[in-house]
Amino acid sequence: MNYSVSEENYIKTIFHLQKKEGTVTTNELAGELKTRPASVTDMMKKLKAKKLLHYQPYQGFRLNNDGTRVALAIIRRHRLWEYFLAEKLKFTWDEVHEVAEELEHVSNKKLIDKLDAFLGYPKNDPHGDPIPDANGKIESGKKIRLPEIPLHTPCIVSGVSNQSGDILELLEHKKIRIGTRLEIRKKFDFDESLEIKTGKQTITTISRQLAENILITHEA
Amino acid sequence: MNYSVSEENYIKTIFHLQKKEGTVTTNELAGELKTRPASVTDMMKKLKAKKLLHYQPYQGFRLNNDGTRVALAIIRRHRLWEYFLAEKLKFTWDEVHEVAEELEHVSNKKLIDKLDAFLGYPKNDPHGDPIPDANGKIESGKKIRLPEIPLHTPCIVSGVSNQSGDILELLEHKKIRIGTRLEIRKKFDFDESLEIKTGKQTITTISRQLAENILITHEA
DNA sequence: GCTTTTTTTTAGATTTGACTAAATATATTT
DNA sequence: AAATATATTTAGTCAAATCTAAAAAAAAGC
Ligand SMILES: [Mn+2]
Ligand SMILES: [Mn+2]
Ligand SMILES: [Mn+2]
Ligand SMILES: [Mn+2]
Repeated sequence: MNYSVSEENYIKTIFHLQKKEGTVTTNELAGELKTRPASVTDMMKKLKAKKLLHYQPYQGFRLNNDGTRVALAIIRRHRLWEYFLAEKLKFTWDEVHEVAEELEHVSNKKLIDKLDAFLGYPKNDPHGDPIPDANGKIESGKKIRLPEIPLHTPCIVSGVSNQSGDILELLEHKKIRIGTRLEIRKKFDFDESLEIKTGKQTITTISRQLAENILITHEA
Repeated sequence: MNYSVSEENYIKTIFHLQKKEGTVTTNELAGELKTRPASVTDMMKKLKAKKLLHYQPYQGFRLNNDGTRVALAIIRRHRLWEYFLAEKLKFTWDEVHEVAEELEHVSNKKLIDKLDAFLGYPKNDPHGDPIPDANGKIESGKKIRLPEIPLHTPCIVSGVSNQSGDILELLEHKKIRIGTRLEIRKKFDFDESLEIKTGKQTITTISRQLAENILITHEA
C-alpha cells in the first residue's frame, strides 16, 4: 500500500479530472501532467495491475474504490500542508500549492494525523477546498459560481476553481480571498463583467473569466 | 543544484562517517546505507562527476567544499523537521528521526527558512545535535563523553552519539534527555558502570556502554 | 460508407539506481 | 616474497519511469 511519487501524482490528477467528466482520457491526463500519451498508457497498465482503476484500451479510465481512497489520502496531505504553510509559516495564498506538491508525498499516517491535530482539524485549505478527514470523508460543498449569484445578494467567497498563479495574483491584488464578503452591484451585458462591492466601500470591476472562477457557498 | 533522494542520502551519510575518520570506504558506506558495495561505487562515480567529492578508485572518498555545503543543507532540513516534530507535533524523542528522514528531501529553501523562523531559530535538534543556520554554519560544540566527567561534577546532557531506537528507549526510561542535569556519584571498576544522580534525589545505575554514548557540554 | 484526422497504443531506446557474479586491487599472513 | 584473504571495481541484468517514432483503433468529415 505504498506508492511512488509518480504513481501518486497520476492518481491524484485522475481524481481531479474525473470530477468534471465521468471518465478520463489519455490525452487529458498527459496534458495535465505535462508528460506524453505513451507514458500515460504505460502507467495506466501499472495502476490497473495494482487494482486502483478501471481501464480498457481506448476506453479511458476512472479510479475504483481503492484508487479513490488512495487519492483522498494524497489530497488530505496536500491540503493540510497548504493550510500549515499559509497559516503557520505565513506563505501567501499563491505560493503554497507548489511546496505542498512535494510535501504531499511524505506518507506517514501518524505524521499527517498529528499535523491535523496541531492545526486544529481545519475544514478547508487556503483556497477554500475541503480537507478530507482521517477516514477519507470529504465535505460535498455545493458551490456556485459568482455569475449565478443574484444582484445585491451578500455572499462569501469559498474557493476558486482555477488555481493558476495568474488568477491567484489577480485575486490577491483585488483583495479577494477565502472568506471575503462581497455583493454584485451591476452586471454589464456587453462583456459580462461584474461590478462588485467588497468591504465597506470598495467597488471594483471583474471580468467574466474571473467571476466564473470564483466560487460561493450559499449560507451567508 | 538539485539532487535525487538517493544522492542526498549518500551525501549525508558520507558527511557523518567522515567525522570519525578522514576518509570513507566503500564497505562502510554500503553497510550504513544497507546497500551493496557495487552500488556505492556506481554512486561515487556519479557524485565525483558532479564534483561533490574526491574519489580515486580503491582510495576511499571524502566530500569537497561543495559536497560539504550540500550535506549541511540536508542536515539542516533534517534537524529542523526533527525539532518541529518533537516540539510542535508532540512526537517522542525516538520517533522523529524516521519521519525526518523523508521530510529532509523536500528542498525548498524558502520553506526551510520560514520553518526555521516559525520554530524560533532553534540551536539544537531533539537529540542535542546542532542545527546548521541558513548559511550552513554549524556550532562546533566540543562534547565530552560522560565517563570523562569527574565525580560529583554537576553537568548537563547535550546529546547522544548513538541514536538507535534501543538507546533512546533506554534513555527515555531512565528519564535522561537533552538538558537533563546529572552528577556522577560512584564509578565501579568491575564493569565500569556508573551510579548517577538525576533530579533532586533520583539515583540510578548506567552501564559503560550507555555512559559512553551520553555527551556532555562543559559549561554547567 | 469510405477517407482523413485524431487519439491511443505498441515497439524500442534511454536514464537512474539497484543487484549478482566475476575480476582485480589491496592488505594480511605465513 | 608468496599465498591467502578481504575490499573494491567492473560487467552484465533488471525494474521504474520516461521518451520518440510507428502502428493501430476510433472519431470526424464528406
Ligand atoms: Mn505531487
Ligand atoms: Mn489547495
Ligand atoms: Mn533520507
Ligand atoms: Mn537528530
